[in-house]
Amino acid sequence: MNKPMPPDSEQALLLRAEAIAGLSFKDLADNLGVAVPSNFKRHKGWTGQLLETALGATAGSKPQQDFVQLGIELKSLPLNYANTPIETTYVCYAPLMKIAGLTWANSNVKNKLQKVLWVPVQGEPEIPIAERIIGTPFLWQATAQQDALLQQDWEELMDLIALGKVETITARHGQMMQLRPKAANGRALTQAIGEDGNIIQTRPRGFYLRKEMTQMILEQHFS
DNA sequence: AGCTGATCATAC
DNA sequence: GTATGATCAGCT
Repeated sequence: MNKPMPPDSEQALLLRAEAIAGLSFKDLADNLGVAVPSNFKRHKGWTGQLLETALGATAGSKPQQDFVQLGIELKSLPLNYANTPIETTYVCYAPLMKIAGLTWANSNVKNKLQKVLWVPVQGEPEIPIAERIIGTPFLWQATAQQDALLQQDWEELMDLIALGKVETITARHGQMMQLRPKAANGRALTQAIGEDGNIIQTRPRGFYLRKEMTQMILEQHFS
């Protein structure tokens, strides 16, 4: 087994990520002493956990970056045969209460996305999980245009939440980033602002990057 | 076929 | 419940 300590620099992290590029999930899982599931039905976060372990991210459920001291967030990005994202990318929980004073600049979304180490992986369902290959990693920071697009979406969604209209928000809102349920199941409830400014119970929500967003990020680095 | 809404595992 | 890691699966 070889479970590394956290990298002490951005370069060390990138080198480590580059070192596992080209390995299959089975190769890496074997090195780490981890079992490979035959499907993701009950192991949805498996790939992300595998990469976290391999790169020395601190496991935990803290609302911050994977590598806090480096200001870097780690994200796996499953691609199909066309090298296009297969799924949206979860960013973070959405605040539904006590949102006075929140701005794009001090938002959790902006903080999380300050700098991201994207690790493309094969996600084509046809490829057995054990055989899927880890791709070439790259560091990304939003361009001014991308930041503006994300800010637009964040402000639109947060405005609706602040106005007590969270229940009217669907995944169709937002050009590059959307709001969707984020919970263990449909019975999970949390507090939110209601239409009359009162407190209501609603399903917890999370921010997700649309595939169009991650596709744009990919094209920016591989074209 | 693709998307939206729902769901699964785990830590605390 | 909150928050991390995401993918599943029913519906349009």
